[in-house]
Amino acid sequence: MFSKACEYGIRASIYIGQQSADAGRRVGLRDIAAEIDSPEAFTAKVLQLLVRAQLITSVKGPTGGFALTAEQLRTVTLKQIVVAIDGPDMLQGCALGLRQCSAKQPCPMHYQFLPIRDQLNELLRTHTIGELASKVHDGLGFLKQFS
Amino acid sequence: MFSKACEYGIRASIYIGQQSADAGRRVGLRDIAAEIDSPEAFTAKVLQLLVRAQLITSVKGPTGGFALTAEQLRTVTLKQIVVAIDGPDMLQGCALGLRQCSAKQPCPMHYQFLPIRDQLNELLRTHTIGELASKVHDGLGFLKQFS
DNA sequence: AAAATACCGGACAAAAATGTCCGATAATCA
DNA sequence: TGATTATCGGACATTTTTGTCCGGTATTTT
Repeated sequence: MFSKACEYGIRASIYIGQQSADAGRRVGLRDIAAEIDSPEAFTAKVLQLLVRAQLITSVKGPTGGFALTAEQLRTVTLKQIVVAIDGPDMLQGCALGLRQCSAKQPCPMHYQFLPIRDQLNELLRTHTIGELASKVHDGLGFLKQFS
Repeated sequence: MFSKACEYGIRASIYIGQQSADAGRRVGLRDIAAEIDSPEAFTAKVLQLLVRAQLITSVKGPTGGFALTAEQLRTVTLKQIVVAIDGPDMLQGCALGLRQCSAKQPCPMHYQFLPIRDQLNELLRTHTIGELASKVHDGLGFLKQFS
């Protein structure tokens, strides 16, 4: 569905968001990678993308790390994260790979896929990182496997 | 959404199916690649997968080529094509990449994604190649861009 | 039987995605 | 100010995906 980079980016954002909302504390890369079970250096690359897109915040030096501001927690959506990492293709491209698939020249599955894609867009657009973070905080959602 | 290989495989299957249903004629690789706008040699690899999975039929030699039997036209679904090429992951794996995402330990988006994934599965399961081929035959669907 | 045709299968090549390493930069603390 | 900490950014390595090439094999036609 999403790329590995995107999966890491989403899980990391939610974890950072949870720590920001919960205790107002910044979290370091090592911590993040351990908590979401992802490769540290690769996760760093992904987070840099999100920082540049201003979806998360970072501070260098001791006591530094990644965080989400109150506004970011409230306004940044899953969709923004996905688009920043994977680009808009998955959310608008043709399922069968036609370069221009529309009502004018639809692929044979065009009208069947439309409602599903619309729902996916709506889902990503209406869920904020803050909302998902609180779900993790309440033990209603997990970001890695616990045995 | 799907891999390139899968996109080619679906488009090719529908085109082959349309020619089989329409005129009962086999179609060659060159013809297929031209009609669905795909790289010839790579498409050959994908079609070999589908032949081995017995979702399409092939015949060697002059007047040979690819075809779908009447039964294949009636029974082979999009889902079988997708699974044969991309594997089952996209249709069952966790959207956030958790290895074991379930009601026991759901990711924060688990219950939101579930209905969408179910619909996608249902969509792929209930559409046969023959059905899509007839849509192309009737000019209601296209397999490449016409300018 | 020989030649021509078209899929089959393996090896190879290029590009993209994934993942690692390390020096540079910025910030904190002693 | 100097040492330490942690992100930043670029180079590099590995793996997967995508794509190509060519000889082999089966089939048809002459």
